Amino acid sequence: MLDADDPESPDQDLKLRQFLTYRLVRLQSRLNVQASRYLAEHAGITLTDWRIIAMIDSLDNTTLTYLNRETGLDKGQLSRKLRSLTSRGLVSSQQDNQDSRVQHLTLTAEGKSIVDAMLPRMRARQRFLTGTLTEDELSALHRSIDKLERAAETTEFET
Amino acid sequence: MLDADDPESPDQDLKLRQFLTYRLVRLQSRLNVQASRYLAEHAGITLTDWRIIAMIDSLDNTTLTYLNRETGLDKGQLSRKLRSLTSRGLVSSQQDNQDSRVQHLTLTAEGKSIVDAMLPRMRARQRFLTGTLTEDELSALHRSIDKLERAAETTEFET
DNA sequence: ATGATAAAGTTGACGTGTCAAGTTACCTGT
DNA sequence: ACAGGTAACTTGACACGTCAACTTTATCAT
Repeated sequence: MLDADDPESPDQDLKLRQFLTYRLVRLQSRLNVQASRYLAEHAGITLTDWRIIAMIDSLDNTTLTYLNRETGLDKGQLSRKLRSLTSRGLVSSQQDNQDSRVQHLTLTAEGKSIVDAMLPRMRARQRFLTGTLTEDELSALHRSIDKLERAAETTEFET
Repeated sequence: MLDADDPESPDQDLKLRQFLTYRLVRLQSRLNVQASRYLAEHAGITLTDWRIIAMIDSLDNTTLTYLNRETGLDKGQLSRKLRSLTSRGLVSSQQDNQDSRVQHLTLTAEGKSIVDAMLPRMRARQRFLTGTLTEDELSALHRSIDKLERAAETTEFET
């Protein structure tokens, strides 16, 4: 039972947890906790709220469909989140003149002030995170992410 | 608003998406889709089901609390998932003799056969994924994940 | 012994993520 | 001009994740 070659060996959990994907899950979860806590504390918003208002701020002439395409966030989720954000007065939506299906999204003054206050801080966070890596490590990381994303599109990987 | 030099620059969305954390979110999501699809197709189970039964298989004398500590999965979620897994006949649980609070978890024959069938395939997937990286890239990636995890514990990052 | 404390697991509540179907409005070919 | 298709959202359904309160049982200090 203690032989490393034995398929029932108790150190398999170690191996399991060294699966790259397990490590990424855990990293992701910790980063989310960090960002969520920070945003809740300093701006009273959630991480998804933040992603949406930051995107609305950074894109011109935003609509739900456009946000969906740009961020990959689900249309349904966006629809509900946007209702919440408009009812809280952070986003305002205005019907298009020509096409009454489309709603143009803009930040209200309050929404804008949150983004203006938080964007530098969120950028500082990115710098802090990437600052723990060397230049080489950072560029290698981006390259590895590229490769892994491509590999994630494959559906069969039997030998 | 992502470019300090040109607040209205039209390529801002690009920069936003180059935030390391955004890239990790997207990578994570694609890896999850890949693994979930694969598991659903070949074993009819979800990714969380898989994590749990793979852990039960690899650990000796498993209990809910132990799983919780080892995997970081929420106790509540584990409790519900385990009920589903036992009712589906993949896991069996048995009360401890000394301490009637604890339930020892083991795989049923069916659960075990799923793990035995899928573990090599999931390992093959890991090899496939890591195989797209060079040795150096892989070790740099692990190192970077370590560093980022540590950085994710920090709560303040103002300059 | 026994009362405070804590551990194992369960349950409830609530936000998030994902898929699919539905509604309304526009567009296009005849 | 109008039928069929498609686009922009909305709504519904359901799994997942996360937090906290709760129940039951054990432990430990006195």
